[in-house]
Amino acid sequence: MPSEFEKPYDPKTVEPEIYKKWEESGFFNPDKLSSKKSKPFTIIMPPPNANGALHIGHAVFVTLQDIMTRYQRMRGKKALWLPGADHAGFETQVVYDKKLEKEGRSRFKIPRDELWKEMWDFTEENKKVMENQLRKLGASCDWSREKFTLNPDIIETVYDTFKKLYDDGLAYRDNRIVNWCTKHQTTLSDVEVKYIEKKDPLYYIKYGPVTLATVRLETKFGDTAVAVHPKDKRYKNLIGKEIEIKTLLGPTKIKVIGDEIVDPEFGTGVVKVTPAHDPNDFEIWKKHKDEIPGPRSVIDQYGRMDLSAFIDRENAKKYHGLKVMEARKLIEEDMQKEGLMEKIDQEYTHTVATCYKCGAILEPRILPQWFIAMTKPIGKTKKSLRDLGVETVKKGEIKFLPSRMEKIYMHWMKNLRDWNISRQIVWGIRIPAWYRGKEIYVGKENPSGEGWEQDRDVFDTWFSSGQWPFAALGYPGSKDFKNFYPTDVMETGWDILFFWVARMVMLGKYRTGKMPFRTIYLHGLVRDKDRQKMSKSKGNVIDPLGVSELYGTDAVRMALIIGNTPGNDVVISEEKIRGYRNFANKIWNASRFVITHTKTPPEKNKVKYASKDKEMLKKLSNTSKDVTKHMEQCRFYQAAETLYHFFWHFYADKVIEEMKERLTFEDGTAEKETAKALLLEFHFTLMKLLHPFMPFITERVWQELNLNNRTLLMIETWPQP
RNA sequence: GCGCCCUUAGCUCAGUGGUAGAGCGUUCCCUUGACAUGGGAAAGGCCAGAAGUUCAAUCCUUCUAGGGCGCACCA
Repeated sequence: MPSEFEKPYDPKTVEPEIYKKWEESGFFNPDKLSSKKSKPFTIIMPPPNANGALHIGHAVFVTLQDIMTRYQRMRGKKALWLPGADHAGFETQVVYDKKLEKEGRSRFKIPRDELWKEMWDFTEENKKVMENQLRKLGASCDWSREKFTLNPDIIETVYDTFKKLYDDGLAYRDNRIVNWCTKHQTTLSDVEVKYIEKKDPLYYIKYGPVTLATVRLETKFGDTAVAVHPKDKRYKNLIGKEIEIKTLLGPTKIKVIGDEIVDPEFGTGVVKVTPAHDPNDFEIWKKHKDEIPGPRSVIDQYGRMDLSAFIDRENAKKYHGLKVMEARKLIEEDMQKEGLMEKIDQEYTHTVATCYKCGAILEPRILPQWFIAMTKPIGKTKKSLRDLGVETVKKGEIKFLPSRMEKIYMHWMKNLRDWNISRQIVWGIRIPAWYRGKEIYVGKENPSGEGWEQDRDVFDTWFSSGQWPFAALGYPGSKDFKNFYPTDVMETGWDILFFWVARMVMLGKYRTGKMPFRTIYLHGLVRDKDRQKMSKSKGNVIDPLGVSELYGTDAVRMALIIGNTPGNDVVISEEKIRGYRNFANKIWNASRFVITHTKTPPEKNKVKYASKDKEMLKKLSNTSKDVTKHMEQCRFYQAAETLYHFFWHFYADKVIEEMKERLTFEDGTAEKETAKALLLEFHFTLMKLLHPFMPFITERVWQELNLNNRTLLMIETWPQP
């Protein structure tokens, strides 16, 4: 026994050596694996955002996906786990904005090209860090196929998809009311909006002959109409008429319209219509375009009052330039002075749209943006993107784990609205659209001719990552696409079911005609032992690399997988990791025992299993069967727990103890040789079964067990149950 | 409003149509030659409540209570 095979187990020295051995063997690459006949098994790694180090949540997906990949590889499949990194558009922009802020700089003052270059270097650096972290976590992914979402070939695929959507009439540019974050100076899609409950004063204000209720007092300058329910007896006679109202900017006239959207029960049953600053009002205006004036914007991109259009009117200068909330307060006071305020309900609670990143209240604005039509039929097929997404799942082409996520997916699909894919940031794939007057050109190459100007916006990062499975495999022309698509499993967090998974299904189906993956495995969020979400601000984060260094990667992986059922959050604590560090040590010590006693291999002709031995072996094969069944059904947590229990409380506690006496017999006796054979049988099998979960220690032990025929455990055959 | 989920040992969670398991924690014993990052033993649960289906329910159905979450609307 080599000197380093001592107690206790020291992962720090073992792990880097083992990983190097694996990587140099080339077997992470499925092309190097076995015969041509074997089936492929593909997982495309959800590309981590290249804007920081990996956190414990990443370690969860690494563990799960590596378990699947290693298992399938041992089952003889051509296992491909394709790694990647995401430029993560807006997310990275936010991270980088913060960095700039600390340095006393602002992205709005840096030329586009310069900022791009800086951010490119920033992500490149992060990528390198991440790659090494993935290695430390034991990820058996094929580095030769690694992709970045800003690789030229990926961008080309994304451009092609956009062009196709445009040609099919699904991608369109329109002036519509969108979610605007005044801090980040960009629009956000509907899924990026976080709704919060908020208590705000509800103002009952006098508009000539009627009184109406509103929270957004400051938008009154942008009113273009007043709406009531068409059947509301109280106001029926006013519909279609202009009413004269007193405002803080002097008297004016405004039209009353009837629309069913108005709830007669709410407030006074009268609504002011401000199409420039309210999504509903925008819809009302679209319906009543012929009757009422167009949207009148009174708030600018920074969330300040912009009354330039009324600047000659009395008082206009007073409010012009004020922040929304300041303006609201002042208008409240002034209206009270003028006797225009009937009452104020201070107990009114409603939900407001906020930016999911910074929490700032979003300011709806009308802007020219690119949208993807989600419900519009595509050409002759008469099917919309939504139809594709719904159908694929309904037909069972994609299996959800846990299955209840399918319902959530369907429910979301039902409420789909068109997707705003324009972002007013620098970091991302720039939209390949050019304008010249009213002409629009969409294409991969710059248009010919003079006077074209490219759209300044970039794509929503989820638009490109929504194409990741086929893009990363080199669609359409590559061999990899032919061999490995559709992929087998997509494994990611349930929190991005809508952001990412739904989009991948729709875009994958749309572009390639096939679903992007057969199974979608959704893991939960990592929480600490008090069930709190881990976050830097709470100071309860566990750094996966830190604990790996301390307790060993195998222990961390076990702690992350046990108790980790699909769709449910995972609770992890250092105590739990320590528990599995003890288990690793147990494996190590049991291995030391077996190895010392089997230095001379058992003499096969002397081996005679007694009925009790056979019983034990039967238990082993039953366990093997159970574990395999769990693996096949993606119940990795069960497989891991079964193995843990079996190794410790049956194999170590019972079998090894039982064999100790027999090992005191002379060499060459049936007792001793049988004991050796039995121990080896157990050990070989258990190392294999444990390998997907605890790859490092099992591989290291394997190297000692397999003295004559030195192969890698990583590519050994999974035990036949 | 529409929809999803949870309620099992002190804690965190598994699980099964035939009256329950793990880890951690707790108590007691043991430094025996793989292992004290250990071994052995033990305590601890009418599986939220009620009704129904069934020969049989913690597991299926319905309702109730408490908790979590998603979506939509909100003037």
